[in-house]
Amino acid sequence: MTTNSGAVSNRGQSSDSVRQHNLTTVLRLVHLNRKILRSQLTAITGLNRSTVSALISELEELGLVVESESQGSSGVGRPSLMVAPNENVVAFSVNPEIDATTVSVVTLSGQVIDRRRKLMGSHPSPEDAIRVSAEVISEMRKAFRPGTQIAGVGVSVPGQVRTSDGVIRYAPQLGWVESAFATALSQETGLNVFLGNDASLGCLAEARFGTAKNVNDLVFLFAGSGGIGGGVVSNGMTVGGAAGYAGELGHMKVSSSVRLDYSGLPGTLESLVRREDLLDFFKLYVATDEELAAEIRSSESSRAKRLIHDQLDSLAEGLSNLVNIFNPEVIVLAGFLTSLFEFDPDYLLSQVKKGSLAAAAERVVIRNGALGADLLVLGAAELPFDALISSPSSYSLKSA
Amino acid sequence: MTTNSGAVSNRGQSSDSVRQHNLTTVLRLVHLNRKILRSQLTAITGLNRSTVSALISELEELGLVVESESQGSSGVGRPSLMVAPNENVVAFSVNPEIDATTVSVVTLSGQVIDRRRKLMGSHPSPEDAIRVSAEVISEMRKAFRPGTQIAGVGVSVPGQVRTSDGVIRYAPQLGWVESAFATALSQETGLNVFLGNDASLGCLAEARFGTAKNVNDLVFLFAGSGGIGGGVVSNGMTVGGAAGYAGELGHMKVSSSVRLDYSGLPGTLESLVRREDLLDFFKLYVATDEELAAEIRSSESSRAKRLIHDQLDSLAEGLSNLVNIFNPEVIVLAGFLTSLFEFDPDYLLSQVKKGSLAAAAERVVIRNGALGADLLVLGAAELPFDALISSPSSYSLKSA
DNA sequence: CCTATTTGTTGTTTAGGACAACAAGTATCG
DNA sequence: CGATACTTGTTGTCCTAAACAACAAATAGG
Repeated sequence: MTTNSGAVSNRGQSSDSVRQHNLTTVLRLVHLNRKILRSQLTAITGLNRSTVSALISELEELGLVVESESQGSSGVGRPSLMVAPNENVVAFSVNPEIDATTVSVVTLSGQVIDRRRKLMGSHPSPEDAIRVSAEVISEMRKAFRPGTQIAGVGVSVPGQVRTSDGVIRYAPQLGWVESAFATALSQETGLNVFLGNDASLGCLAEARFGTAKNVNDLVFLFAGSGGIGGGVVSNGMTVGGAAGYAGELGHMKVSSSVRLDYSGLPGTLESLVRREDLLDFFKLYVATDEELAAEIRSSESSRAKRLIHDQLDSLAEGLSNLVNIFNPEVIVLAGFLTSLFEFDPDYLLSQVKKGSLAAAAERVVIRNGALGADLLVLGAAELPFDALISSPSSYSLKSA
Repeated sequence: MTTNSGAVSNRGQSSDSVRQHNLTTVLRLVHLNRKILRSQLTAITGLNRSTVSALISELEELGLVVESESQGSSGVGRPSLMVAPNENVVAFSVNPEIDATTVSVVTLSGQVIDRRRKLMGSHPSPEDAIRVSAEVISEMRKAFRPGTQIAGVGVSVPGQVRTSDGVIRYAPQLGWVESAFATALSQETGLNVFLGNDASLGCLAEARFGTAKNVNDLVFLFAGSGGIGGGVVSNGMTVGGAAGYAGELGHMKVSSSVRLDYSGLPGTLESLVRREDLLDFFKLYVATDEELAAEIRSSESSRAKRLIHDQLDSLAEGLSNLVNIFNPEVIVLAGFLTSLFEFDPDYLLSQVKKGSLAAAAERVVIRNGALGADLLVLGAAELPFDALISSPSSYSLKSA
């Protein structure tokens, strides 16, 4: 008595694709859990002990995972072996910002083992960012210990990205228009390069490693200095849209206000919930999210409270819409939205429920993101890791 | 250089599940195409000729498909056999409305072979609708030819349905609250009963058989006398949400207007794009969609044009939001929205593009639905058919 | 009528997961 | 402390189902 459309692909499955699928499944579980017992793998996958054993052997030969004896007894019976990602498998994460570009090295086990931030003149061109990224990557590769295998490069872009070919269509804050970023950076580095929208990648990261782990239906809202972006996971899958531009939740019109957002659209969530407005009010001209959060937390004046509640009201209107549209299990907030939420969590939730259908809002929970500064770093690295994980035996890793 | 998250399940695949998957794949293709050549099945699935042959034999033994010699030559070589759904496999489709309940019989090949509409006193209770449906179903079963196999009952509900257990949470126009409809109707009929929101089922039908066939990213908007509902297909999968309430696109707030929709929410798409407003203007107090469409089509007065364009503006605001959120390939309109769209298609499209991000709106197309009166009938029947198709060898069909 | 082409059929091969039996290592209890 | 129960890893065998190859059937074209 349950309904569930099963669209999916029209391909049939040969025994070969079964093997690939099972390798992928095991490797994904190892990656998502950072480390996991073999006995858990058999339990979760439903595969036979001997099959799991064979799959892990193959992944070990490919240099993707390592096994070790688990320390600490876990009960009766022979202790199970611990399986973990091979620490030698890494990806680069590139995060271009308005005044700097940060390059990080992330292991398949989710550790950020190196990070370098290069300040750049204001308004760098895509070419500048590509050149600097390639240089930093080249330096970092020299420091790798021998045997290191590189899955590729993931780039988080504060703007609209055509995911099929890694072209940046428009990144308003950076002033970048129509740049074949992935192709160019791939040429410079000789690595596979993948691009994603920053908020979408943040959503991915929170869904896999953060506060929304194991959540199948999730709305993510991320606000930085450049406006509000978002991401959605529905039925366990990222909502990407026809070309990868989906998830522009900040540009949702919720009011008749004529105030424009950073993309020139009036009355949108982004035009009403603004970091700048709060900075202006508190007379903070350059401030980190932490400084702003401290101001908000300690606000006492009724004018401050009114401003914050106004912003919460606008945020609630947007979230109500998203609840009606997606019926999510969890809403995750990141960026300065976290401090708005913390100021009065009950108020935000009650306003969201007031603006949405009772059934859709019934079980929804609002939470702050858990990944902080690593959000985009981990999210971007997932792109090359996804490519690796989806074809473990044929993906070509590059050596340092 | 492409990004695509592959979330999916953690289950491994045994050889048994491969067989099930392949049976499902073939049966789904036969169902979706109504009839299809064996050679096409091998081409689409990528499976070997002999494998497809074996799969079809099994489906034929299960009584789900039939083979016939294809008439009309299709070129050089031995002609391929035509595979079609067995006409003896049917589902019931139940469509409760405010003043009547319609029960239809749909074959696995998508033919509506019987339909009976029972008028009911105004404001029937769920119990009334269940009783009447069960009676009609019982009558219809008597008329079935011997050998008919019933997959189950699909019910389209103009309201919010918890899909996991088929409970109607709230159906505003009908005044139904918290009714265990599926369980009750299942008890009365002895059949498997599945419930879905009407607009979501309409979306499903248009995506499978209508104007959005083979479209992977699709937004559907459906407006009847009871307001505006919607459905979304993303990446080929229906967006259902945590409990099945997703797709309430009509309750999206797009303006600061205080006008309330049928669920009491202000400034929503449903509150601004209203069939009633048009009926009032044209002094049509009871009218079919066709009559209303004729009035709109022949509108000449500037007052009429202004009203229609106002509605188009509001509709465009909602669609712009949906374009930003979903980046769909196609937007499908149904109900009286079709006549609004036809009045000035270019205007609607240009307004939608104006209110959304250029990249996201770039390739979007707006179309009217193609299924007309069969929309909900076909959509509801897909629910039991989906259950059958997803486990062809173990699903228990009921005989007439 | 002959050839090329495509498709259905049948028998064989093969990949890979399940299963069963055994070994290894841990906890519990007397 | 030893016997027992229990869980897990390992190894060899079995079995399912898809691929493959060879052949037959049916068509179009010359």
